[in-house]
Amino acid sequence: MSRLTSYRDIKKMVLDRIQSGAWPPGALIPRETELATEFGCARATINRALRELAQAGILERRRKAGTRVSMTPVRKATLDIPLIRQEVEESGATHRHRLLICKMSVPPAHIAARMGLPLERTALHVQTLHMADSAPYCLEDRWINPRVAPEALSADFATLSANEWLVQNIPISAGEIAFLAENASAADAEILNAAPGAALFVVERLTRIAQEAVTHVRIAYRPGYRMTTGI
Amino acid sequence: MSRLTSYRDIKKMVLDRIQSGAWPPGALIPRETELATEFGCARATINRALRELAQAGILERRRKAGTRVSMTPVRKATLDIPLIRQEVEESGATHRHRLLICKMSVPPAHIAARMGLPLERTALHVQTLHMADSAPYCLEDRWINPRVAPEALSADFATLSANEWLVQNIPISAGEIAFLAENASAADAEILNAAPGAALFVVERLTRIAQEAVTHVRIAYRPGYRMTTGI
DNA sequence: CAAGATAATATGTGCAGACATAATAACCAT
DNA sequence: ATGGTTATTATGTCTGCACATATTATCTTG
Repeated sequence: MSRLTSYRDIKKMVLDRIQSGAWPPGALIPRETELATEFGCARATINRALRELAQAGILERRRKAGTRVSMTPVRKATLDIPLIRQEVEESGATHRHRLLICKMSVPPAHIAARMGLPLERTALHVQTLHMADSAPYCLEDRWINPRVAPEALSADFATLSANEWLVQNIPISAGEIAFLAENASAADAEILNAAPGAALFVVERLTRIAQEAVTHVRIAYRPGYRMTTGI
Repeated sequence: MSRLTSYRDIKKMVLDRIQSGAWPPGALIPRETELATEFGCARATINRALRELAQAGILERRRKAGTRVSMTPVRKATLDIPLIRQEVEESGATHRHRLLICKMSVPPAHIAARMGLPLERTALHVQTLHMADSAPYCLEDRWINPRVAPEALSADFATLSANEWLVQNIPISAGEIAFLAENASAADAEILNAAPGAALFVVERLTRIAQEAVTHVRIAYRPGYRMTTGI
């Protein structure tokens, strides 16, 4: 007989009470010690279950005030940002990429500003077209701060994609990510084999290491792309 | 003197070793018992720290095999899906909404299919324009399964938005969410005061309660909208 | 009655120990 | 060598306990 009261079971049972309406949004639920008695387990087990539900945005907890069901339950979605290679290969297609640009040049002002680079300062510009089988999949347009990643200048992005190279050569860091929609420019359209003006799903990512921008990347997906996740 | 070895401190120190390059991507890190000895704390504390880092996608753990630094570190982004009212008000603007449509009708085939409704079966159609101050902010197009939420038929969506009503009246549930880009249709453009064909950022959400679809909502944001988060 | 001090309390976190489980490594028989 | 069995081991999780911390509730005092 397996253990009856894992924290997973507690999570399920609590979720069930919420979904059944027994504990409606806003309701205060019993305290940890009471639940521990009721379910016949340690308080630590209850704590872990409730903590994870709180992390998921389903519960809200405050010391002394207790735990209540969130009024705005569907609040957090966790997106996986896969390597493009993986994403393509998981769809069953073959991933290839073509290096379109790889040279030092002066980034557009808005990108320089976002990266905190002085105007007119050159950076490494790498543009890569990713393909699923023989169809364009997405266009990766990347600027790399040469001060932070000087080794990148001599890397061979034709064999290993810039993204994969960075992941393997630059330590983990913080940053911001944005999702937006843009009309395809003439150049985008040509490269992605799309109609000019087509709505493209765009992901922009700025990566920093200790305050300093390492790389700014804009990935524009082919028309029709959907980024999905469960909630 | 405060406690020196909280699980937060462990997380920081581990992260630091990763970011400093001491533990590069792919590296196997010491086992929990060793780290516990080194940091002078209980294994449970190490476990919690490493577990949370693994949840964040920074570490990968497998029984017996040990813990290693992820090869693909920036993998998960947690998006907050705020209530539109909150989102607008946090930007400093005043939120208003206008009920454009609220009646039973037959949903388009692709939506009926996604909701698992029989063809030609009517559902409650609610279309709401959300505004920040006096500018259009986003267009919410929602279909509600009357079998699951019959009370919705008599709700007054003019005062409380459909989203807020549902959150407060339907128990928490599972579902899927998708992010995509679409060219504005003539109708979209007119309502959102955008150019026809403008690229719109669209969020589609399907909410289920025990397998059965409750509601399908498509939210099309005004041109220029960016959904952002840290990573 | 109001403002500030004090007590009460629910969650937050740490520890030591135990057993469970998955996956590798070692071993053995063929 | 090879395939299957067994031992080993790192993480996964639970328990029971203790103390920390943030709030709320209460009590005191002017």
